[in-house]
Amino acid sequence: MPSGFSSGDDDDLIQAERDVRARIGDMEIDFDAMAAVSNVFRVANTARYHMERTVLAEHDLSFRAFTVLWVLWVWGEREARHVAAEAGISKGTLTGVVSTLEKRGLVARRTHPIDKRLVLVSATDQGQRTMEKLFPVFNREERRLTADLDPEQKKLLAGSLRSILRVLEEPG
Amino acid sequence: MPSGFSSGDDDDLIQAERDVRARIGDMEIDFDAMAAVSNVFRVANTARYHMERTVLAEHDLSFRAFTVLWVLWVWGEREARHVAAEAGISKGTLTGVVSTLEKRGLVARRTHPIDKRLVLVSATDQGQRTMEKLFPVFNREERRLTADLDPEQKKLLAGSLRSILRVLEEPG
DNA sequence: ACAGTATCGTTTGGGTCCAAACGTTCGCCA
DNA sequence: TGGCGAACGTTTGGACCCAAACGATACTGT
Repeated sequence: MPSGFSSGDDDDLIQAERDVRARIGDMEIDFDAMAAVSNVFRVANTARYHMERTVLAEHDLSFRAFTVLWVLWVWGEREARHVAAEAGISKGTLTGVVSTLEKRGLVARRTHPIDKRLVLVSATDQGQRTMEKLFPVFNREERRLTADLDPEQKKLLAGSLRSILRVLEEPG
Repeated sequence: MPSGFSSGDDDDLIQAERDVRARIGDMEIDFDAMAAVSNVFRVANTARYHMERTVLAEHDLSFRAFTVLWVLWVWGEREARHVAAEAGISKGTLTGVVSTLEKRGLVARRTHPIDKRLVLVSATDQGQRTMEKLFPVFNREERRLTADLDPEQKKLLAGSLRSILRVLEEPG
């Protein structure tokens, strides 16, 4: 904790949360859920911007392009629809991202030898070399961002987020 | 925990993490940091999409438009640069979002009466009524997404995310 | 006073993102 | 076997997103 304030109950409420309580104190609001979810959005937004401006800028990669290349690096050649699902983007968006990466020689496209509706996407040698250099740097930055959390806290953070993912992935 | 598996050390590793360990096991990687940060991205991405398709679609609002309207609803009339900062977007992006909301009669723009470089943005009565109806529904969905976490876990989640935000907001 | 500098919101150009429409290819079944 | 529905990737249209350039306004120092 950087500041020297006492550690009472509401002390780590950010000002925004106090203002919201003042504005809508009479509504039935789950402030714990609000703080948790809105902080997820805020961290993701800020961290994505940060990564794009630091480690990804050195390789001139957008965050999405990095994500797609990472998927291909870890899992090898895959059908386009699966790449889109694992990267968390629509198939239409994937078309553009793959085209960009293809122009730069980092990924390759080919039609499935049997089912010609399918497209197989893979990382080229150059793409793999890029990730072998880039991913450790990216992870070093992930470690720096979470430096104030001990390993147990990081596991709890990841686990709580997974429990939200489970709800999001429920059918219906 | 929904499944009945034993609770050994690696049990809540998702398959992706196992595959990454297999792929890059020889690198010096902080897997706890990787799981935590990448889950932040994944939850934010999925939850944003979910919110846009459910509670926000009923009011035909994009996630960003909702965020900007929320800021104005909570804090009242504000200078455009502050709205952009609090919504986590650039001032150029804010111009477009405010223009969209203005066309729909949810926010209003006016020049600062003294400093004519500044623009003051505020929620209209209609914008405030919209948020008074929408925000409780939005929060009910936030509560549903975090239903598997008890209040203490939600507080810990929010706190861990705030500690990442502190690092991100460090100068340099 | 007034020229130079700084700051504001807007505009522009290029990239990302989605849903929906489209053409191609496959599988099913009469 | 041949037509029909389903599934695939691509294209299109519109919203979002940023950096950089721009014009208007305010401040500063001489």
